[in-house]
Amino acid sequence: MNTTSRKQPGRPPSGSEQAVRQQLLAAARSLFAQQGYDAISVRKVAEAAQVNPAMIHYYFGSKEGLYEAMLADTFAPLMERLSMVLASDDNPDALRNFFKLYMQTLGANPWMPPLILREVVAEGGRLRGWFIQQFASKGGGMLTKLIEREQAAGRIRSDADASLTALSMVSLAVFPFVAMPVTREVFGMRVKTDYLDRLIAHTERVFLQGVAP
Amino acid sequence: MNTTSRKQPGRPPSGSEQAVRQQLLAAARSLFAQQGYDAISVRKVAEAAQVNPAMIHYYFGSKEGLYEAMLADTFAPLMERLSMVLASDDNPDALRNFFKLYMQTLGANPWMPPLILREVVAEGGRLRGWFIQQFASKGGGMLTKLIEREQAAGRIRSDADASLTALSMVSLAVFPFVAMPVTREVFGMRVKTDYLDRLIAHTERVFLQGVAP
DNA sequence: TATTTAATTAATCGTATGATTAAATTTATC
DNA sequence: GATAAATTTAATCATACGATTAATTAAATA
Repeated sequence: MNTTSRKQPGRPPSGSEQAVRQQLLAAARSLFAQQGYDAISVRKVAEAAQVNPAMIHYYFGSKEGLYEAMLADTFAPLMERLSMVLASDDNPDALRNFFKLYMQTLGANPWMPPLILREVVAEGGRLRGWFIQQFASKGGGMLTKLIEREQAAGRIRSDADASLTALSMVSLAVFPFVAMPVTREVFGMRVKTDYLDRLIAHTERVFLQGVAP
Repeated sequence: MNTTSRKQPGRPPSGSEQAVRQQLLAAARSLFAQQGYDAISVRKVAEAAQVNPAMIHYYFGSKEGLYEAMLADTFAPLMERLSMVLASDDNPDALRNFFKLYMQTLGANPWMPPLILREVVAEGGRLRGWFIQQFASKGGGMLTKLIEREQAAGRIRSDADASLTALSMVSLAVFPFVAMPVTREVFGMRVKTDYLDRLIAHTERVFLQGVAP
C-alpha cells in the first residue's frame, strides 16, 4: 500500500533508510513555507507526513528542532552551489551567472523564497539568529565580495555602495517568487510554462542594466 | 496616570473618542507586523494596549476582525496618496515621483512592509483574498497603467512587459525594508540617520536606470 | 534462544488559545 | 429621578497546542 513507510512498529531492517524522518522533513518544508511556523501544529505536520505526532519528538526533539533541521536540509545545497560559482576564477560573467543560478534555484524550489522571507521579515523569524548566522551572513558576504570585485574590474558602477547593490539584487530575485500567487491575481498572469524564464530574463536585465556604469 | 484611557467602566461622556479602539489598533499593528498573526494572541494585544481582552470582541467581534480593521486603517491613507500622484497630469517625473513616494511612505511607516509581506507571501496571508482585492490589485493596476504611459512616452523600455516592470519596482521598494534588521547584521550597516535617504536614492537609481530605454 | 536496541503507537499532561457571558459602573436620555 | 444605553471587568467555556510517557512490536545481537 504505502511504499514509503512501514506501518508496523519495531526495529527496522538494517540498511533501510529513515523514511519517516524524510517524510517529516518534506511535510514540514511544504507546510511551514506555505503557512508559517506558528500556523502549523506538530499534529498537522505529522498528519501530512502520515506519521504519529510523537515521531517528531523522537527524531527532532521538538517542533523547533524539526524546523531547524528542515531549514538546514533545505538551504545547505544552495549555499554549496553558490560558493562554487564564486570560487570560480575572475570571470566577466560571474555576476550574471551568480544572479541566474540564484533565481533559477529559487524558481526550481518554490518553498525556498517563502522560508527565507519568513525568517528575514521584521523580528518574526523563529530561528532568525541561527538562520542569519548560517546562511544570510555567508551568502551576503559572498555576494558583496563578488560585487566589489566587479566594481574593481569596472564592470559595474563604483560610486554605489556594494552592500546596497547586493541588497537590490536579493530584493529583485526573491520578492517575485514569494509574491507569485498574488502576482497572478493582481496582474492576471497565467502560469505559462515560460513565465519563469521570462521573469528571470526580465529581472536579470533590470538588475544588470541598473547597476551598470 | 494614564492619559489615553479611562480605567473606570461605564458609559463615556459624549464627544469623548474611542480611545480604547485606537489603542487596540496601534498595539495590533505593531505586534502583528513584528511577529505575525498566528504568533500574537488576543491577550498579548490587549496587554500591550493596556486593555481588557474582552474589548477586542466588543469593538471588533473577533481577532480576525481586529486584524482586518487594522489593515484597513493602516493602508487606506497610502492608497489615497498614491492615486493622487497618479491622477496628476502627464509628468516626465511621474514614475520617479511615484517610486519616491512609495519608498518614503514605507520608510516612514515601518510596520507597513512586514504587514504587506505577511499577506502576500505564499498562501499564508490571513486575509489574503481581502487584502489583494482591497489594496494589491488597486495598487498594481495603478502602477501598471503608469508604466504603460511611460513606455508610450518613450521614457522607459517598451520591449519589457509592463507587469514584470511593475513587479521589479515593488520588489526593489518593499524588500529592503522588511529585511532591514537582517541587513544590519549581515552587512554590518549602522542605522545612521541618513541610511534611509541613501537606500532610497540608491534603489531609485537602480530601478530607473534598469528600466531605461 | 535470550537479550538488547530501535521504532511506533495510544494516551495523557499542563497550558494557552479565541470566544462568550453576566455583572458592574457610568453617562445619556426621558 | 427613573430608565436606557454604552463601556469595562472578571470569570469561564471548549478546544487546540507542544510535549512526554509507558507499552508494544520487530529486528539485531549475543
